[in-house]
Order: sequence, then structure tokens, then C-alpha cells
Amino acid sequence: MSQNVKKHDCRNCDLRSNFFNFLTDDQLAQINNSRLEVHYNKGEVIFKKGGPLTHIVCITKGLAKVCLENSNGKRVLLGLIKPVEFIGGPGFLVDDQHHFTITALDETEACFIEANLYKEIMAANPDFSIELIKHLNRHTIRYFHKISNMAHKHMHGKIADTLLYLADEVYHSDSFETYLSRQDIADMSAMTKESAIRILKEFKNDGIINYNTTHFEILNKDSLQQISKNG
Amino acid sequence: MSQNVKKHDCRNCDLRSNFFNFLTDDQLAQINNSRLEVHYNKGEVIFKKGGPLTHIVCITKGLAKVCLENSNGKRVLLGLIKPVEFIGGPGFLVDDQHHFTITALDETEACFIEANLYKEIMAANPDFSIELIKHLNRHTIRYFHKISNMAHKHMHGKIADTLLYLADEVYHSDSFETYLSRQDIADMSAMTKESAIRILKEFKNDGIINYNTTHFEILNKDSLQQISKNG
DNA sequence: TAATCATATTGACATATATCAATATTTTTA
DNA sequence: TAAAAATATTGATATATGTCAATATGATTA
Repeated sequence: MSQNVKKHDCRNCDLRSNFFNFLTDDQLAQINNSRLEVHYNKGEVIFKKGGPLTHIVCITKGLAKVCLENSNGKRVLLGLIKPVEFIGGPGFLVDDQHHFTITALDETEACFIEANLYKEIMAANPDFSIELIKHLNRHTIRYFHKISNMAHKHMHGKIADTLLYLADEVYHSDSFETYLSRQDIADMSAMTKESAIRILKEFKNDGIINYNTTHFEILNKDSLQQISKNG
Repeated sequence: MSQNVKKHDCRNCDLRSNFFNFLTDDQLAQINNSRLEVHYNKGEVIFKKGGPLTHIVCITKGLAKVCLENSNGKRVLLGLIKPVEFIGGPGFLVDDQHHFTITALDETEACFIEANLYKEIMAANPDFSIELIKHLNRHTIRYFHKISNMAHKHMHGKIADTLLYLADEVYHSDSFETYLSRQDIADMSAMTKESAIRILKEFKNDGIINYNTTHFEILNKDSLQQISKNG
């Protein structure tokens, strides 16, 4: 695969995501012909909860946050999606609505693929469906952890979880720059921003992490993992 | 379909679950030939977290609870499964392990279908996979509610949720007999059993519900729904 | 039936977490 | 650059929830 393609081509997602490994050339061409590429500025909404689920999205550049919102305006940040990840949502094949809101955290490129085309390909290509089921199940395992952690862990454990998630699964480094606000970190950890700030400061005072407004660094990962484990 | 079949036949699940609507006679015969029927006594474990996921189960009689367990022995009760519901788990096609423990709450019949057979049928029958994706997505929507509720609601709201879930989605009546212990109700509501007991009593004193050890009755559903909504 | 065990209930108390208000800092706008 | 707005931080306080121990109730066994 050429390293210097200028225009995004789903053929590229292919190699990294497994998702399109099973398509015929024809099916891939169909996707490439119908897909739309959209640029989002920082803070712009990509999918809105309650809106119609007509497309599946592939984030090809930037970073986006996935939030649950309840009727009282309170949020939980489920996770971040980064290139190259697909996200549709559980409304697919169910009620054709979005059940979360996805917002760009940074300048972000999203590639829209028609949900109907997805369905057609699934009908014609069982391997594609199987890959989707794997994808859904992997996410479900994460939701189970989230539910279990939220039910049993105290604030220290939850903030430790969030920091480890960001380092290990999002930024792939124990030292990272982030566009997440303190409120986002709090929403991710299921607590108020004031509480999140206090715990972060405590971790800093204990030499476990260091940070300023936008940059975080994990100094003692063992300790953080221990805190995460013990709740 | 005959109403007085003695021996369970997956052909019967068929009509009620949608799951097997799309199978050829041959595929259905394959399932019926390889499946195992198992009887569980109250309290017996059907799937254990961490164990090998070799079969998908269909509950054909009785009632079972689905629990997440963390490494410190704490539990969250995700929900109940009743006839005729299928449950495999998110380890399917991922790590071939169970991620929850399923326990019979009552005398329960479970029909085991080989996971490999499932895979074969999925490869041959796209509609079957599509049906599975629907099923997974419906569950994901429930998990989202659970996550959101656990993050934002106080104990009153969470107990209200649990009571409404039991009445509306499990027992299909505002008056029901249950084998759930107070601990189970607490695990379902993500709190200690002492707290669950106190809130239940408060609801009883306020005339919203009535109950004794095993029987519950919702007296003022509007009120309960209001409490659930406001948290 | 009596004794034993598990489960449910209650109460007193400790503590984790949210709330609210004040201030500081950073970012955006004019 | 100065002003305004948004975000982050801190502190004081209220409240929700968990913990622990005692007792009660109901279920099981001998």
C-alpha cells in the first residue's frame, strides 16, 4: 500500500481495520463511490443522539468523543474514536436512531458510508457480518468493564481507569497532549469535574502523574494500575 | 405448531424468537441433532465467567440471572433471561470466554447449541447473522441505559428502575412473585443490600409499592416512573 | 418441634461525593 | 493588547451512601 496517497480511499482503511478484508472489488467500489468525506472542526457534532442513523462513519483523521446523554442533560463519555475506526451505533437494524452523540475533539475527518449499503453487503457477504459481530462483541466487553467499574470503584479507581485508558488505548503513550477538558475527564469517570480535579491533584501530589492544562504524563504506572484494580 | 409437544424442539423456539426464521430445514436439523438439553436447579450456575464459551444457550423454561463479577468478588446483575431467549456472550468470535456468570433463579431448562455450528450457519446464512446483529444491538441499547442510569441516578431512581424492569420486562405484571433476593435486587441497582432495603421500605411507606419477602406489587406506577426519570 | 442456618431488617456511624460559591487561570474576542 | 468569556481550581458544607454490628424473620435440618 502506497504511503503517500493524498485522497482518502476506503481501500486504505481496509488494511488496518479488517473490516473490508472480505469485500469483492465490486463491493469496495460501491462503497468508494457512494461514501462522503466530511471535515469537522473542533467541537462540532458528527452524530447527535436521537437523530436518524442513515450512515456508518469511519473516522480517518483526528479524534472524536462518544457520549451518552440522558433526558436531564447529564453525560457519560463512553470512549474516544480515532483513525481508523468505524462507528455506527446500536440503532443500526433496530430503530435507525443514534443512541449517542459523537463530537470532534480536534480537526477530524469522517467518511460516511450509507447504512443501506452496509446492509446490502452484509446480505451478500457473510464474512463481513461476522467481522461486524466481532466488533460489536469487543465493544460489549468494554461496556461490561465500564458497568462493573462504575458500580464498584471509588473516585480514585475511576480516575486511574480513565488515565490508563487514555494512555494505553487512545494515545498509546504514557505522556500525551489532549483536547479533553476536565469536564470530559469527569464524564469519562462518572463524577463531577470538581471531584475529578481533586483526585488528579492528589495523584500529582503523590508523584503518580504530572500534568498541566492539556498535557498529562503517567510517572508511576504500577501504582496507577494498583489503584485501578483495588478501586 | 402443536401446543403439547413434550420434548423441547428448537423448531418451537423458532416461532417465538425470530432467530431461526431464516434457517433451511437442513440447518435446523443440524441444530436439533447436536443440541443438548440441560436441567438446572435453583441456584446452579449455567455459564461461569472466565469459562470456555463453547456453546450458545437458549433458556426454554424457568428464569436465570446474568451477573458481571469483578476480581474482588463484587457483582452487578445485568438482567434476567427468560424463555425463550438466547444468550451467548461477547466472548463469541472474540476470546471464546464467558464474560458473565449465568445462574438459574428457579428450576430452569437450557438448550445448548454448539458455537461452532452457529459460526457455520452464519457463514452460510447472512440473514441469521443480521438477526444476531439486531439482537446484539438491542442489548447494547440496554447497556447504554444501564451505564447512564448508574452514572447519574441516586438510589431512589435506581431502585425505581429495577422495579419497573422487573414488572415491565420480566414478569409482565405490576404484581409479581420473585426468587430474587434482596442482594440480587441490590446488585441490579448497583448499591448495597442495606440501602436497597431502606429505599424499598421508603417506597412502601409512601404507598408506591407493597411487598413481603417474595412478592412485590407496584401501587403507584406513575410515581415510580417519575422517580426513575428524575433520578 | 427444636435447633441451626441463611436471609432480611434496623440503627448508629463513618466517609465518599456532590453542591455551591469564590477565585484563578486560560482562551477567545474586540 | 485589553476585555470578556470560558474553563479550571479551591474551600466550606451538605448529603447520599456504605459499613458494621445487632436483631429479627424465615427456611432448612435433625
